[in-house]
Amino acid sequence: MGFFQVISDLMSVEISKAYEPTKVEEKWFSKWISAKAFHADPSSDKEDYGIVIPPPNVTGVLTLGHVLNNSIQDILARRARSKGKEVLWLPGTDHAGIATQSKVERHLRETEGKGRRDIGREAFLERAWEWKEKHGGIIIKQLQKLGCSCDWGRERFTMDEEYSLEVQKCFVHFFNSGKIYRGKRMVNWCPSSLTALSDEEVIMKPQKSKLFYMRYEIVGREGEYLEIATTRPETLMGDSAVAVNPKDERYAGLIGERALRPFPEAEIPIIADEHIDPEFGTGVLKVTPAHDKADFEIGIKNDLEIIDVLNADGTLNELAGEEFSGMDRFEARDHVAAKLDDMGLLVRVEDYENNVGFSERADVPVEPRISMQWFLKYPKVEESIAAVSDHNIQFRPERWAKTYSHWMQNIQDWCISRQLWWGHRIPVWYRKDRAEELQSAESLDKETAGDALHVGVNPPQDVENWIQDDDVLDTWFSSWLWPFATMDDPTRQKFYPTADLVTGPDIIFFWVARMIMAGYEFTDDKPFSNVFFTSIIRDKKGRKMSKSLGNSPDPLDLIAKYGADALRFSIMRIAPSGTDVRFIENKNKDEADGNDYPQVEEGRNFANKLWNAARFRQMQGSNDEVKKLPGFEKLSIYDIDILSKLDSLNEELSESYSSYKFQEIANKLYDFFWSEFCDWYLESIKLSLRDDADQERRKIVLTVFDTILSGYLMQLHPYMPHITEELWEKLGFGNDGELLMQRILPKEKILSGYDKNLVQEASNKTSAIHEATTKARHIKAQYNLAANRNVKFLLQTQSNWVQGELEVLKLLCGAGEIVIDNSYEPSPGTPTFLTQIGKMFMPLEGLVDIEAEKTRINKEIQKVEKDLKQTVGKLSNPKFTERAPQEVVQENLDRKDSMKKKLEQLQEMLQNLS
RNA sequence: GCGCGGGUAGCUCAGCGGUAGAGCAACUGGUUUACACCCAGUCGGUCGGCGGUUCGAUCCCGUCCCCGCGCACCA
Repeated sequence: MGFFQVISDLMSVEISKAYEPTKVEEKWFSKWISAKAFHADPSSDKEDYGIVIPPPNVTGVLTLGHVLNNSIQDILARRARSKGKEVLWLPGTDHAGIATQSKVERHLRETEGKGRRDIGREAFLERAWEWKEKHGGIIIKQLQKLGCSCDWGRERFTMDEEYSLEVQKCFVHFFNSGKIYRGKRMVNWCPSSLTALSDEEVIMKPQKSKLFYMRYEIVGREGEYLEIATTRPETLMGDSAVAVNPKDERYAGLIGERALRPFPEAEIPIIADEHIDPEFGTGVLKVTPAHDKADFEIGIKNDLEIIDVLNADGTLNELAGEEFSGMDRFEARDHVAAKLDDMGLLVRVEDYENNVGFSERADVPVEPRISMQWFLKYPKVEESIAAVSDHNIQFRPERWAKTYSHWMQNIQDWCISRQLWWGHRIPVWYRKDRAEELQSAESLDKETAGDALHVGVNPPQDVENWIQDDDVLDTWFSSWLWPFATMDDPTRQKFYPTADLVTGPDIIFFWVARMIMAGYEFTDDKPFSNVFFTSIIRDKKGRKMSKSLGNSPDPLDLIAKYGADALRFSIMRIAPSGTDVRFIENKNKDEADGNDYPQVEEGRNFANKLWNAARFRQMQGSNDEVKKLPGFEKLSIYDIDILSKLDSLNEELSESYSSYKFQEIANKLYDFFWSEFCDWYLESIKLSLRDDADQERRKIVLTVFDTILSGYLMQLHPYMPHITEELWEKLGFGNDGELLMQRILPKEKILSGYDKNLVQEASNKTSAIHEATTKARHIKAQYNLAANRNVKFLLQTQSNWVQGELEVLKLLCGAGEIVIDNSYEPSPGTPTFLTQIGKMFMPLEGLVDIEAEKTRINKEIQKVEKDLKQTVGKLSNPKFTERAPQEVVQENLDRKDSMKKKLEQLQEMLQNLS
């Protein structure tokens, strides 16, 4: 679109009365795409700015958390562009092993009534890929609706061919360096997903449980029993010992004896172990090495039998005895207790609250289970700890650094294998003739493997003689490579390490810490310089938003109702840095209109305000002749004031951006535009814009208006990209169809060439006019004349400049007339008030309510007296005058003087009334 | 148990040593040639409790009470 086209549009296409976001937002997204405005050029000379998206689950849908997170990233990216940087915002998704696999499995069961094993691995993976193709694009489209300026051509997926290769390389690398090993260990087992989990995927939840007190007879001492307290009687069939503390005198004589496990009946040793707390329960522990981590260790130490009584799915097996075989673990709990009771071995049952580990994804209690798994010894731990504590990588808010360092210092080997099919298959092959032996080996690593094991990104040449490991890798074992495995060489050279990472604190261990370690291991560099942790969005009642609670509104509905810009802006305005936010949803009686979101209404209202200010500007017509601001003397005090406020805004925003204070930025943008620009400036220039106004002055005002509006649109753009772009075009601010998002912020201040003192003076005068306006409006309202625009004011003033501002003042306070009359003598009861420009009167011939005026003045006197007393009190304290800083003392002295003067005048006014 | 964050107007949040702020809600007026998704005005707070430091504390320190989160964990 050419320049003339823009101008003619400006003249011909009227801006609608209310802002309608939907079309505008769609239009601009496609314009940006076709202008390649999001494209990152690795060969650019500009300074680089890189950011990788935290990849959402490929089959997921957008949540408010994503809205917050990605709005922040978009703001950072757009801001960086406006600072003249070459920006790469790299998008993509991850394959979300467990989540996706269970979705596909559920679908398979619902549509075909089959499990994954019924159709086999290959067929299942085909279905999974189909599912991914079908649902994988949804969240990407949703991010685009938000206006995210990712370089969409670079979209990556953790199971892309190239990316998968990187994951395999990573595995091979660690295997070869001895950091990866396979071993039989006690792991967290999810009986629902039928896979091992890492420690991080287990969530401890307090549970209302029962503590069962039961007794085991001591062998050879008929009638003598050991009383044992347990929360899990259903595992007693796996008991292989009973343990007491060696220092516990109550049981000292029993160590070395045997106890009788009731069923399946067996004699098991009574052993001593330091680990037993004599204070807990009866001080006697049943030792079940196969089903408890601590018991497992006691078992190893004491060479106890390991009896696994559970199946993978959490049912009991034949070792538990025929009657329990196949029974669910929780059902079995009651049955075992009942059986003990029948045998007279159940002493009592108490209510008891304990913490139970739940599977993060499946939300079922996790089983400690001994199984064969692959583990990784974390690399570069020390270096990664140092990077954060040295601020080489800066966490914001900083306090998360402590959480990070605590976790890093207590880090355990990472269980990286998952018994799933959807994911990166472990690149390990066992030679057929020795497969069984190797797969059941207690431990397996680079040293012990020999040539019967093939570990490599490519299968062995004679693959028919080999068997590949069945397991896949933890999804996080692929996403920890995200910041660099997504980039080709030129891209990596230009944009790596990336500048910022924006994510939630809930994945600080899962992802952030691991990316740092992977960065140092594979690139010898940090993956990013700053990590910004966002708020967590909660509902009205403070609960985390989740699908199962159904308390998370669909952002797409919000976008449809209020617009993407409004949603972005609103969420940035309410999200504090460093703590959680409550998102309010009010039920709307009018079903058709959906629910109300008062916080998002604010954003919509703000967009509408902006829209209408631009509409007002458009109604004034184009202003081609005057493009540059004139000299000081041609500008009004209001012009100077608003220009100087925009300069300050720009400066303050830079500061806020540098400390990542996104909420503060939103508030400053809001206040400047609504309060300063619309409420004051725009109202003060309406006189100059009238048709009968001085034409030169009119043009200057329009120039100022355009300077402010265009400068402001540039600043607002990262928060509200669509509407700003639309208005930029509609008002013809871009040269030759230039996009706002490609505009670079000017380095120079608007008023840099003007005399600072004169600017300050103009601002002071402006604020004096504003103050007088506020007081005049106030007094009108008190006399129920708020809407009356014919009120007359009289003014006594010593300031000559005020004369020139009377017309504007008249307009601002809605007066019919304001006259300067220094010899005016008000009749008793005339409402009078003191302002920075002088004493003002509102004569109301015949309408004066003397009592009301007395009350009003008395009220003010009381207020001033109170303040004065406080100030005088302060000043009469020698400690204050001696120790407080000089300027604070001076401030109070000035305050005292002006209040005294004011008090005198008020008292005089009061006297005049009687 | 250890650690972190929060408790400011009815609600959502700012402020974090120098006389308490915004938006929404409520109330009173108002269609004045951008906007009722609006304008003008009003009401509303011993800044969680108690101590301390300071000339001065919502802000710093101690302590306690609530709310949220992380880590650890005794069956």
